[in-house]
Amino acid sequence: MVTAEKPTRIQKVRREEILEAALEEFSRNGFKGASINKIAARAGMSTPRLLYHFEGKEALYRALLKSTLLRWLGPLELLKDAGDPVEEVCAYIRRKLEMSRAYPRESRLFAQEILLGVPLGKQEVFAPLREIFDAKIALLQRWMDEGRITRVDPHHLMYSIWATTQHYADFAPQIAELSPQKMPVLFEAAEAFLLPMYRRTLEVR
Amino acid sequence: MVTAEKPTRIQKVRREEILEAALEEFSRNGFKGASINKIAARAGMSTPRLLYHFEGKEALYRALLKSTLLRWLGPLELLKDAGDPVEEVCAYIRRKLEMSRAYPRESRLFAQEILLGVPLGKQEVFAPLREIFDAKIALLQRWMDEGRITRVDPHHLMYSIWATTQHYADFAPQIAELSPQKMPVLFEAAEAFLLPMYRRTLEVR
DNA sequence: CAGCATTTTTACCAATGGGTAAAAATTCAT
DNA sequence: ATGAATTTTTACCCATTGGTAAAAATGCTG
Repeated sequence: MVTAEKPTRIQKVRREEILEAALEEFSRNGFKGASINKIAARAGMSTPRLLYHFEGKEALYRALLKSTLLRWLGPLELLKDAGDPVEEVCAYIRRKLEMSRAYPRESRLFAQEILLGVPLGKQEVFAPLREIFDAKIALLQRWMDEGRITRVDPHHLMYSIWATTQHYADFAPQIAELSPQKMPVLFEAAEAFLLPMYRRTLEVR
Repeated sequence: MVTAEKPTRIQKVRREEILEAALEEFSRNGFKGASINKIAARAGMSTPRLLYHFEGKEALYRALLKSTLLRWLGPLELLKDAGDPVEEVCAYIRRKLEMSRAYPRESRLFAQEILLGVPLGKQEVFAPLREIFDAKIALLQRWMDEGRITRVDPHHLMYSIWATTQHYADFAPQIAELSPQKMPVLFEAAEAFLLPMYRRTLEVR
């Protein structure tokens, strides 16, 4: 098994190959539904070879959560106090929607994890999330206190933004089935619906 | 194996016991993550005994989807042309939110299914959904044409309502982790946030 | 209560799952 | 180029899973 020392050149390459295959399989089948055999096959290697680079299925899954978390949290980190608060939130929503469009696998991976009650990744996911989340909630609260956006429950505002944007990644099959619009137009229409809704909700009148 | 004839008294009882256990296991672990052994154990019977009443794991899952679908679609069916359209939509949102609170397992079951690309239940879920969905979209469209609610994309309005309400069931662990509010207050606050948002979005000004 | 149909139990099984041990091959540092 | 360290392959193993066959028990009907 691989040592805990700094990764060698080969280890870095292999881990990347494995993580890519793992993202595909885990996001498509969930933790229990995915098998390390299939992940290994998708990465073009044998199971023992995969297990040389990751201690086991759960360790691989945790590593995957960890490696995708930054990208997943990226849009929220960029939400800061610069310019019009309403437009700041709108820009955040645009970024989240773009995430759903460009990286649906990552979204589904975390959706799975949370849906099944966060059996693993409690610290991998929630600990880093909490920190940044609390800070942004405080920012929203301040904007409300300053009268720059309408006073609403900031937690539920955030949940609502998450729900409406991630929905387009997590429930894509349903939307594809029910929507007359197809892929490029669909996301434009989603944005054209969501931004006015949040503007009306947040603009002080 | 059980015949295709009308179910006997015993069959009705057993199928109920099994479906209840299946709802618990499937909603908690997903299709692949759940095992008929554990479902049988939870229902207080042996695996062969379960398999006498349902043809197999997939058949059981399909039967479960079918038996839960009515309850899941219930709130939407009640959306009709009576009284103020804005308040009709608000009432729908309240019902959906109440569903998330009272029947989170059903919500998670369908969320799972859709998240994993609707591998099964394509006809069990989507066919009945389409029919009622299209009718309600037409209703929303008519309200807009009549100038009784603001003109927005009715599809995305519906997705948004689904997303924001089901979120409280499907992502409950995350919300529980991040929210200062606990169970009775949490849903009241959710409603207090969502209803004004949709009122502002839909009220004609 | 006899006899037939239904239901349940018992005893299995093949496939797949995650994982290991150790030999073989390859890479790396001197 | 050689010895040590790393990486990969080969050959396994055990637990769980979905599922079956047939006997045993139970329920139902005249």
